[in-house]
Amino acid sequence: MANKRQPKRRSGCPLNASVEMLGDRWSLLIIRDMMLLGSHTFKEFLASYEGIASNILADRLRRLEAYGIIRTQQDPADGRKLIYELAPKGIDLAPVLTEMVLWAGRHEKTENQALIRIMQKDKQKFIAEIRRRWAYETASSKSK
Amino acid sequence: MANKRQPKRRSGCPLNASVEMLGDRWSLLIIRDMMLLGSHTFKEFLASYEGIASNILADRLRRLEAYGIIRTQQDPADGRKLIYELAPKGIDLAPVLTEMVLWAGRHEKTENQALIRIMQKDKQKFIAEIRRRWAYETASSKSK
DNA sequence: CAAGTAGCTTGCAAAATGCAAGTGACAATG
DNA sequence: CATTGTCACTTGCATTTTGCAAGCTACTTG
Repeated sequence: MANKRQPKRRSGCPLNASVEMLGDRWSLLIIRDMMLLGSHTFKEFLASYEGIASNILADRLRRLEAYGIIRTQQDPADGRKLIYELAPKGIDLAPVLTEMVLWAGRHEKTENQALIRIMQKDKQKFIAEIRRRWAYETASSKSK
Repeated sequence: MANKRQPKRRSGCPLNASVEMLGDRWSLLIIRDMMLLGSHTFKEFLASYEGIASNILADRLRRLEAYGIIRTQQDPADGRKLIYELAPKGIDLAPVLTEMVLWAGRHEKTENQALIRIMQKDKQKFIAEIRRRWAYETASSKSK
């Protein structure tokens, strides 16, 4: 239970703040899995196609929680399981994710053209959709 | 020597493509310096507040060029200088940068509130502004 | 021509990453 | 109700990336 994170920031620039929280090869993929695939357990993140190592995953989840981007709760039905969910700060990353997907879609050959087309068609609607879904999920997960 | 980049991608996911190109602690800051501060020489990037090391900077510039995000040309007025500029693919990162700045602005204490306010006021206008400036600079790039 | 200057490279230590193999608390099974 | 399995991690260790300081080379400036 340690957050000894954020020793000091390199600069006060808002972009730098984002980069320090999210600028690595895994954090945004974990958030993608939560936001778009609905993953919410360690095992599900571990099973993601890119193949994150379990020690790195544990570290990233700790960091994301320390930053207030995700939060954790015990699964009331299974004492071994933890449920990870996006905090409002994490849900609010939807526009960032969307623009990154759209940028790659414009300039790289990628899969999941269906997702890209949905985002292109109506970006605002797509983001609103994510917020709506998460408002529901978070509300119905009660406990704590 | 040259670019032996892109050995293979971890997955075909468009977000993963973006993360592999931009997901580190420096690339987006270099792009920020080009896009918002108008930096275009090695020395200017090196002087940026966050303090990138020269070997890392050289590596990132090489990568960004290999990805087609930036391009390089000789300064016709000074044979030692190289001029780095955003390629269209790099200019097209403006929405990503904008959303990342706005996200940090919403959730973190940061400086440059003026920039954040401009972006909040009219995101599209801000992005169009960047495109317009770069269309001009790229067209008229013949030293100073 | 000597003294900068610009854009790197090199060497090396430190930190981050990746992989395989645990571990301990629970849960399901026979 | 003991055994086997699952879940969320840790640990140990090799590899890779990062960061720092110090070059180095092709230019330019005085």
